[in-house]
Amino acid sequence: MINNPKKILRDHIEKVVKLTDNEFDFVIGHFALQSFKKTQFIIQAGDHVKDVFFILSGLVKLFYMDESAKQHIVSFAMEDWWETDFNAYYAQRRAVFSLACLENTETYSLSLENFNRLCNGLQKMEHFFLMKSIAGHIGSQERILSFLTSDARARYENLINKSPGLLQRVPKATLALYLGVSRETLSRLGS
Amino acid sequence: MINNPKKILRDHIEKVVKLTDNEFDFVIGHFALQSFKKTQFIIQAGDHVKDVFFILSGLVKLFYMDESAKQHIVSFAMEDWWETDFNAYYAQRRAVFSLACLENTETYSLSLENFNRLCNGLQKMEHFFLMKSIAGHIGSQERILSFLTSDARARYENLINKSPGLLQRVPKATLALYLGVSRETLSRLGS
DNA sequence: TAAAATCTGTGATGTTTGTCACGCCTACTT
DNA sequence: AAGTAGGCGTGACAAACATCACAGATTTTA
Repeated sequence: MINNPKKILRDHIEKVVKLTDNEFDFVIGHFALQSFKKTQFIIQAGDHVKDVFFILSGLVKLFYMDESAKQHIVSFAMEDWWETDFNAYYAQRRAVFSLACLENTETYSLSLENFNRLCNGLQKMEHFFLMKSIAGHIGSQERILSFLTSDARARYENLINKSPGLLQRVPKATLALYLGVSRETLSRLGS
Repeated sequence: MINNPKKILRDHIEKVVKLTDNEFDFVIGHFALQSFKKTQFIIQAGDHVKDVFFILSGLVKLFYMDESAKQHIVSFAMEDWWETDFNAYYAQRRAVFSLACLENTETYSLSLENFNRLCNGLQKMEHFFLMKSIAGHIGSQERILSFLTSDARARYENLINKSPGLLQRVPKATLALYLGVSRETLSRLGS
């Protein structure tokens, strides 16, 4: 159990925008603590998506399950990341992706109503979310580029360089679902 | 030459946030018209990136050139799209990507200084850019998903379904650079 | 602690895709 | 009108990768 979740969130936000104590009190009122166990689903495809989740601790996968029940991992999210099915969340549609825990996970959840109240009530927070969204967009472009420029081995090395911890926290077969290669090919890369 | 660029930009913004005449006058003062010819570079890798570009007419490619001089197209942008090397723009770094015209192209450019003035002066515009950034992020995730779930043929069919016009406006060899397949493989897909 | 499930590696084989090479056609240029 | 460059298709071959099958090791569960 995280000892001081409020401090974690505040530090995270203040890397982008400074807040007074009063402002942070206003902010924190919009969030709700939740915790999930390993293998548990936070969002199931088809669900109505109420919340975006700030990960306080743990590790989750955002994935799409195709017609033949194969999982395709769009992204991992761990400490200090925001995750949800963003399309479903902002457009108020049913989830196409699922979000499931690879470890026990604690989150702050933020409903869309509270998201809007927060942005309207405190312009700094709209700016904060804009910066986060831009960072997410840039990260996705890097991932696209790795598919265009790199083969399986280079994508794998790229991943463990950027997130060395993942290798310890996630089975290789799961990494394969993120890299877009079969687990056998990934295994044969050696090293 | 576009007859009424101001109206195009205003209509585009008002799909997200409504503006008074006074507000739009304030907004438009931050933009500068520019035009480029087919094959011309708007941004070259290594440049200092001053502007983000709103495409009024025409078609551009955002691409990365690797060590062996191969181009990898991260995205196409056409009418009503915003494009730049976002990482270089927001972080004030040198461009890693290049931006070049596939057709004669007219743009409104917005410098980072003006972007910040605009967001600070009119909260609605910060909201507008947040919505645009979210849409960009979601679009990138769809593209990632197509690499994970689809082979060359399915990615190609997916692309022409989503943007039928591209097939008429762009040579197939260029589409191949976007799809991440060789032009020979794309040619052999037939149909 | 025994049983079941998960994780990983590896061989054999087939499919997909990349690379190199060539030729045809069209459009633009001088 | 001749020359040049770009766009497109295609054959031959090699490389990368997927799939199926099996086995040993580790972890989880009952």
